[in-house]
Amino acid sequence: MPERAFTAGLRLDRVRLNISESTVRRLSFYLRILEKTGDAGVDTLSSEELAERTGTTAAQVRKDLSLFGSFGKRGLGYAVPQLASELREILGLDRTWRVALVGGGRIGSALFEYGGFRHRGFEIVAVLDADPAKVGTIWGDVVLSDISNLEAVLRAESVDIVVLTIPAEAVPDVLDRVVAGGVRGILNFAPVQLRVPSDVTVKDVHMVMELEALSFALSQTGGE
Amino acid sequence: MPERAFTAGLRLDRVRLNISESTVRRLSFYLRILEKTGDAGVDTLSSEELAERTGTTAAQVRKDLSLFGSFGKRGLGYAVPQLASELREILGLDRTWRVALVGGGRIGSALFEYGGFRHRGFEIVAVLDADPAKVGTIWGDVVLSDISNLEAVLRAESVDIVVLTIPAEAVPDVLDRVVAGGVRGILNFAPVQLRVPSDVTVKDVHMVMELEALSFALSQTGGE
DNA sequence: TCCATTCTGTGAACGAATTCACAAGGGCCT
DNA sequence: AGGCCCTTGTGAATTCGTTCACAGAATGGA
Ligand SMILES: NC(=O)c1ccc[n+]([C@@H]2O[C@H](COP(=O)([O-])OP(=O)(O)OC[C@H]3O[C@@H](n4cnc5c(N)ncnc54)[C@H](O)[C@@H]3O)[C@@H](O)[C@H]2O)c1
Ligand SMILES: NC(=O)c1ccc[n+]([C@@H]2O[C@H](COP(=O)([O-])OP(=O)(O)OC[C@H]3O[C@@H](n4cnc5c(N)ncnc54)[C@H](O)[C@@H]3O)[C@@H](O)[C@H]2O)c1
Repeated sequence: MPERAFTAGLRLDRVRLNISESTVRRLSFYLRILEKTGDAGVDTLSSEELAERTGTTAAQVRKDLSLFGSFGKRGLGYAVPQLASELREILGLDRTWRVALVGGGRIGSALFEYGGFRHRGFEIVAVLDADPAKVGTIWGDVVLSDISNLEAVLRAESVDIVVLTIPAEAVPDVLDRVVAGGVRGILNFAPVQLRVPSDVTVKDVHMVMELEALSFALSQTGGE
Repeated sequence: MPERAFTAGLRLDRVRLNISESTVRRLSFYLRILEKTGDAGVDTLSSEELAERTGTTAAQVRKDLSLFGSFGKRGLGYAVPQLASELREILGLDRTWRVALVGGGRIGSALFEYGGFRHRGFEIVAVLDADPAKVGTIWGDVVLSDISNLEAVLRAESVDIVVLTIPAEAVPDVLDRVVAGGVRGILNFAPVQLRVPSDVTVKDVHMVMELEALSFALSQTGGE
């Protein structure tokens, strides 16, 4: 058995361990369940219970967590608040992320008004749009900026993450400027493939493609 | 080499071939690119070109397509309009899907006003909500119904797909009724794990989890 | 007609992710 | 203290998805 070094319960050797996207998605889910059951007063959960509530298997839960350390007690399970706190640290949610919303249209404003982001530490510190009728309007406690000021705003507000909710045609231009502005995390809602340097991370929300996947699934099973 | 039977270019033996989710997602992407380049007058694309535009590899493109048939010409590539039409058939987009929107809040109304769904054959034929102030209001050419009429509306409108944009707490109840109403495709925006019978397909749009995945990625690379 | 060129379609090799299975740790009861 | 039961942590086996590599179909030019 190889010896291991721990820091606050986190493996040091995770530095270059490759964590898969599916593992990360599940970690988010575990955290959500832990917070919910913690609020309900439960203080211990087994991998089996966590798996059942998140729609996976007990072995998967244990494997996912073991990539980062040993957080459970054999014979007992996982201490809910402790594990939640470990997961927050692992996911980088033990800090505030400064987010700029680029595109103040239908999706953009729905996101802006949604409380679920701030609650998780994602603070919208700027909103930008190209529409002169929108520039200067007050959004909560920020003033909507003109897209021409993009670079200045990104710098002035130390933006970590940009949420792109602009039409597909407008993406390439704006994307280049966002990347040039030093932003290394992008959440994209436009139905296009984003081309970015390898040190920039993009996550896509492709609702139409999800619907198309539903269409495929329904066509398959319905046709027999 | 096993002999094969073809019907309109589609393999009959796909009936029980297991198509992965990633393949389906990529098929959607191929279709989008084909339509875009087709509109631009291009009439042939190689797997290499298709791969480059969708962010995958040529081998992957060919493998994905070969799961359903032989659509290309060796030495030449794929005929754009033909392949687009094949993909539409494969994905079940050669028909109209009748969609009910359950939850006429921020996300629900953004989706409703978005043209990209109808354009792809997803027609919103009903909107439902629990808020008395919203019931009876006119949404395009439908009248918003009270959620208490859910079953009746699903039946009357022959709804194929339900889009769930209601708060997480309201989901379990409504979900049961949707499933009981015979709907077999659900697009879910609430941050909960949906528990459905195996003949019902669920796709999730979990924006907060995508942001958390960004947070994880930025924490990893930023910390070294 | 024949050859050179190009790009598909697909088995085979590879690699990644999931599941299995069990040794060992920990708590609790007698 | 000892024994029993429960549940973790993790190598090994398996399954699943991607990449490789090449034989062979189509085209165009000589
Ligand atoms: N609304 C939906 O339900 C939905 C669903 C799926 C995908 N999307 C995608 O999300 C994106 C936004 O959709 P939407 O419905 O909110 O669109 P929208 O038209 O309501 O909003 C787009 C906003 O972007 C602004 N804009 C345009 N060009 C700009 C530029 N160069 N710089 C800055 N701002 C610019 C516009 O002024 C507008 O305010 C689109 O790419 C769309 O395809 C939307
Ligand atoms: N808005 C966002 O940006 C965003 C982002 C991520 C996830 N979500 C999720 O999407 C869902 C909807 O979010 P939203 O921002 O549109 O919320 P919202 O509060 O704006 O809208 C929810 C709507 O559902 C209705 N409703 C409540 N209970 C109902 C019931 N039992 N039956 C029918 N309708 C009912 C409400 O009347 C309201 O109109 C939530 O689960 C939310 O967590 C939203």
